[in-house]
Amino acid sequence: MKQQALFKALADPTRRQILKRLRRGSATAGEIAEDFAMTRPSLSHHFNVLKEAELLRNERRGQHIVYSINTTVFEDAAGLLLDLFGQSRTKTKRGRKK
Amino acid sequence: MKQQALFKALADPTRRQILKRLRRGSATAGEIAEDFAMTRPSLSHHFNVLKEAELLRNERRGQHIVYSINTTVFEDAAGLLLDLFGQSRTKTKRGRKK
DNA sequence: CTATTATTTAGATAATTGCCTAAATATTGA
DNA sequence: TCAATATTTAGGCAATTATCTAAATAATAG
Repeated sequence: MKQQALFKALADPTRRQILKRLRRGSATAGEIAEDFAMTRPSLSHHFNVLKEAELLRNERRGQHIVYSINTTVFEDAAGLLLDLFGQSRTKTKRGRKK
Repeated sequence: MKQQALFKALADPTRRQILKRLRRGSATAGEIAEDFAMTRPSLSHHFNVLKEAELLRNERRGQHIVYSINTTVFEDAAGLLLDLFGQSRTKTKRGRKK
């Protein structure tokens, strides 16, 4: 997990909106673009940033590229928050709270 | 809560370090500065960004200014993550369009 | 009041970011 | 192969950000 990439990806409102859009289900780049008042190249840039943070996956389907959210990173994000605010937590899986 | 300010504040590694430092307890600007290879004005700037996001509070104590972390925002942050990744938890704002 | 210490504010600058247009790449179908 | 469609890559520009030095503000001690 790339901590800095994750935080950075989430720092932009357009990117957060893309994530929310994809919560409703996968979508092609073009379908996503319909919901945004922004050029496709600009959105493509945001897709890249989100992919860098492993928040998205993509898959080519014919002429289209289908994007979907990667919710497993959610756990990483929650862990990072705990790391910033919570009581010291151990690295052991299911580590007991102190 | 200012969502954008919160995400933005967390996006910088120095600021996350400051938060971690303050998890160990409150500290004056000068005490914090001892732990960082950066000028005090630069750190002061980061304090401002964190304060803007309500992640810090400060209080003058004589010549010193004591900073402490505001953990109540932790709940906000967790909520925002859920909002991005989790099942719908929005309050009746479901089909709202921009 | 003056000096000292702690911290912030102001101003400058280099790096990064977000957006655009234009061009390039990839796939499909005639 | 050529044209159409979908998407990305390249290049440029303006706005924002992180950092620095120098100056300003605030509190306290003498």
